[in-house]
Amino acid sequence: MNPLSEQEIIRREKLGKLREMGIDPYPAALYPVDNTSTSIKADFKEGKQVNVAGRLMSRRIAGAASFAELQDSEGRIQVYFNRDEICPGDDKSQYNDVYKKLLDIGDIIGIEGELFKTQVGEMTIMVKKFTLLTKALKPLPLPKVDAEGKVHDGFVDPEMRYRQRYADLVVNPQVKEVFVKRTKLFNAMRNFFNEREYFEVETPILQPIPGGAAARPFITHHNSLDIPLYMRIANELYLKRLIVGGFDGVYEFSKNFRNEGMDRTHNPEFTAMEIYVAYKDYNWMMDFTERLLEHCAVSVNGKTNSQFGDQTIEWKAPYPRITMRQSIIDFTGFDIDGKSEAELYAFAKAEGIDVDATMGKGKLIDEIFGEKCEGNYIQPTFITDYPKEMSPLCKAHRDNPELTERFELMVCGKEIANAYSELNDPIDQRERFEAQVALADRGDDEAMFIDQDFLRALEYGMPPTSGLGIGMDRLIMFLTNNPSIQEVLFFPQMKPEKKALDLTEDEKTVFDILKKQTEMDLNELKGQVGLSNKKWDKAVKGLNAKKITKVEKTDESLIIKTI
RNA sequence: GAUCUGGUAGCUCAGUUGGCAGAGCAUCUCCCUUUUAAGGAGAGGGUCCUGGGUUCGAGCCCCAGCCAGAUCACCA
Repeated sequence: MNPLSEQEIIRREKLGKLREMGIDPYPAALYPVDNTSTSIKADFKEGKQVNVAGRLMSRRIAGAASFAELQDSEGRIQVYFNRDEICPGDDKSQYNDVYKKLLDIGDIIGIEGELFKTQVGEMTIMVKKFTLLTKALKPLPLPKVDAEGKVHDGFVDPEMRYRQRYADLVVNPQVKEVFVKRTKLFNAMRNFFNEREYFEVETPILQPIPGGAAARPFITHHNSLDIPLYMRIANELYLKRLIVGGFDGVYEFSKNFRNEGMDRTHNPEFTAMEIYVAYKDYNWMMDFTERLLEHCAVSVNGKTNSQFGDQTIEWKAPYPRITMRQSIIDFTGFDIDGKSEAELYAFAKAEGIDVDATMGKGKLIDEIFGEKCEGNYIQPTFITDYPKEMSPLCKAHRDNPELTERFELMVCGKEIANAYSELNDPIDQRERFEAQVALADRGDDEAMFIDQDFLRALEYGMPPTSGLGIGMDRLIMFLTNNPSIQEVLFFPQMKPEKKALDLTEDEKTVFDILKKQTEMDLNELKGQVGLSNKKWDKAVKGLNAKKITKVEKTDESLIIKTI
């Protein structure tokens, strides 16, 4: 454990003093909150009695009176502490000692008081009684906002903010707002689906075969079964089993896990939403998706457009629909229709796209599209009709057997949704899986496994179905103008925090010799240790700093002692 | 994984050719009864990310490492 800072020590001393006065700094009883900062401001009446609770966030003490700000879950309200109001009798300790000396910014208190407006017109609670509910032992990294709304001392270091999201949420109200919007988005989607009587379900996260997407899985192990299990990379195959089972529409918000790189748009665990609706196709799903997203944009931001960097995204339906073939023609002039693998490879190479021999036709087209086209779609745009080879779970296109009935929705150059007319021909599905195995044999480490149980389900018959997947994290990034996924996850994955250092080798050497005697002449010890001047100096200073040893000066020499 | 930038007080940050470790806020003490950006006066507070090296002397220069961010690469 790290040594305590001065301020942390002071707060612990205050804790002791409070207990000596008979005040429990962590009382058990409920506090009868009957108002919030917003309810007070919305329904302000002079003289109204209120009970509120929250965190003390600022104080301006002027002798026997003081203004402070209380922050609750909804915002801040000013409170006024007056000595004579709090302590009507002779004993002024509740104000002089408890409030002024023993409370700190960050402490959580309950306040019973009466509403009034100050001479400058600020809505304020006149405190009649206050109760310490929780003493805070660590000072908050508290930014200050000046009259012009400029923030000073902002708590802005991303590493600290992500590692200590609790502190981030307390001191940065705009961070809380992002997560409020995130939940609004989930609720908006649920409402949209539930109104149409689609059914929310849960499917396994631990899976014997990771299916439904091309991605590297996390692998774990079940001890009593003694089998490997994979963590979910997508929920597609399980949801389709439920369509086989007779549900007309099922959806799931699913945590997915992919053992791949981390950066500002990828976290190892992320949230997807997948929905499958029976008797529909991908054309229907495009209509559905654009209505859904318009509904979500309005629910989250109150309007159909949203700002992302210097782009204004318009979510109002409908969105343009462009085939992948046309998109590649638009941006490269090259028509992929009817081209062989060798021709596609040659074109990609000529365009300077990084391709290799493990790539099949579908992957080559995907690379060309990803490199040359994808980034150009800023406004929501459906890209349709993907090559068959890269869409092994998708039904072949009704007009062209080389293609599939698939679309992706692009926004700001990124994919946020992916949908199919789902493949329900079990024999075709088996062949597609086998083609994936062939790709894996060529070295594609993302190619899919053959899921025999899923094939068995399809053999019982799945009605024609359209499915849609949406990357929820990415969508909320676009709706809240955050270019980093870490800003929209409460607890993004971080490297482990470095542990506080133990003694260094040199410090150990010094301490081992000293501890046998507990007290030595400094120069004598130095002679026995035999370190260079610099190492010796550093080791002794290190030991002193860690409060393991102490150097004392006597008349004729320096004595080092263990503590 | 590569390149660049950064890591100094509780917080935000300065730090000169390499010469005693700095500011504002916060903290502590005293004064101040309707303030509001941060009232006035005083005080304390440091593993300068870690470990080596160069030097009489390193926050600063050199080497190695850790952590983060940005840009790539990989990847939906």
